[in-house]
Amino acid sequence: MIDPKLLRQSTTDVAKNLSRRGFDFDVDAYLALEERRKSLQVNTENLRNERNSSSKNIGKAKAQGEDIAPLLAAVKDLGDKLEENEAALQALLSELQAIELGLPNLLDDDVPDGRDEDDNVEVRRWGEPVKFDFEAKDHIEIGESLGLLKFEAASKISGSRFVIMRAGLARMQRALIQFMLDTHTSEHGYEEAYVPYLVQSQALVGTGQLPKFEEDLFKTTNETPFYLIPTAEVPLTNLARDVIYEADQLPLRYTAHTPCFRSEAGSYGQDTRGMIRQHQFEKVELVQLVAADTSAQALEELTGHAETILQRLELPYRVVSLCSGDVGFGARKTYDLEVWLPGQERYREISSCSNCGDFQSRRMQARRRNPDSGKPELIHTLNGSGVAAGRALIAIMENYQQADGTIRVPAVLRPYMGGTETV
RNA sequence: GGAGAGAUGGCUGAGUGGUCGAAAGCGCUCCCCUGCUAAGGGAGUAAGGGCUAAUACCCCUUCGAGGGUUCGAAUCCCUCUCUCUCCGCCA
Repeated sequence: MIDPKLLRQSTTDVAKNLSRRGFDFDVDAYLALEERRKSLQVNTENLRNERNSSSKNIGKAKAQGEDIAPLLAAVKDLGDKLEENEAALQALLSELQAIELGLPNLLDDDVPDGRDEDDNVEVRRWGEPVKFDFEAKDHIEIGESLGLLKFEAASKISGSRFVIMRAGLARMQRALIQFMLDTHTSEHGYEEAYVPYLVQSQALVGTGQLPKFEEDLFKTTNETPFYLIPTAEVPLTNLARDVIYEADQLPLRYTAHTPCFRSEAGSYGQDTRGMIRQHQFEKVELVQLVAADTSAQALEELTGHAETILQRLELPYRVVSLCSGDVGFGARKTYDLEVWLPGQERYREISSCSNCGDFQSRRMQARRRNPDSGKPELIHTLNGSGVAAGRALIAIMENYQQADGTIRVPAVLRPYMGGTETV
């Protein structure tokens, strides 16, 4: 959520920033509502004040044994009037809040302008795409010919966008997850967490998936429904909900491995074949909770932590800074890590690292106590994939494929696979 | 699933219709005293929101959540959630 005060006082500046995303904010409609809100709220609070002081007087009079009948008569109409005002105010506030919850985050100044992913700006590259002395296959062909990827079997059970992995490949995914968690906890200062995969709506409102992107989520049919997490960012970031941290408790760094569930509504026809885009995939997530003035630096570090994984796996990748039209709803700046896929001969997203500023913490009331003023202030939240295990597995299959159709095991994963060198 | 108890400020814990945003204690901050330490004295110490140039006044809201009764609710009524104890069941 954007600071309501800023929205009120600098509405056109906010609108201008949002327009960089291609987001059209109806300034006039908002200002009209806001004007009504102001007078109605002031009015209502005055009425409440009147009611409160009258009631106190009645109390005093009664205590002194005076006749309170005339006092009661004087406040007779107040109640109805107040009730009417409160109802109108409530309606107006909900309307405003709905608007505010639907506004994306303000962009950082150094986010490049652009419409869509074609305008993203490459920041740096690491590694050289491998040259094979045979025709490179994609992960589907490799996996199916080895009998390690079972798409049809999965679709019999669960439909499209699911996969079953077998034997060495299933084990390699587990090794990959172990390797990533170990690296982040022992070298990058993250604390490992085990978190719920089912969450309630307020957690998703906190991180920004709700109310706007409900159609992207899986939802249970309980009376108070659960949602399957689309990323561990949701439970990890919500650890800070309603917390006021002492200054010396920050920064906090959390990592978790979880499955992620996405309905992929609206992506029909995209990546329908293979394991790129699934309803369920494994990911190791990184989340940081930091003081406001350190988040820009933290984003660079967090991105580096994800990069370390790809470097150790010796997978060529590039880092792109997402352009204004491609930065996600809750982020003010995002770096994507794109890994080289020989089967597609292009770079594909494998990690997305974002600084959300105070956007999420305002929704969650996640704060720290300012050591100088003693006052609570919103913290900044960051998240990034460190990295998506399913896609990392694809990258390994395609980059480590051999002429005979088998896959070499990256050196750093071998200790996690009992020394196995090939699958 | 059955039976019972509970939810109040950073913590402990009073408070069954009015002057209670809330006693007291602890903790914390500042000041005083004491040549260190210990002890003692005094003051302060919730969050959100509105108004505002303001982190100044003033006002509103908040005693697990949501409804209700009332001029007035931490206190009375209803619903829900969570925690604890015992029994059953289970990983």
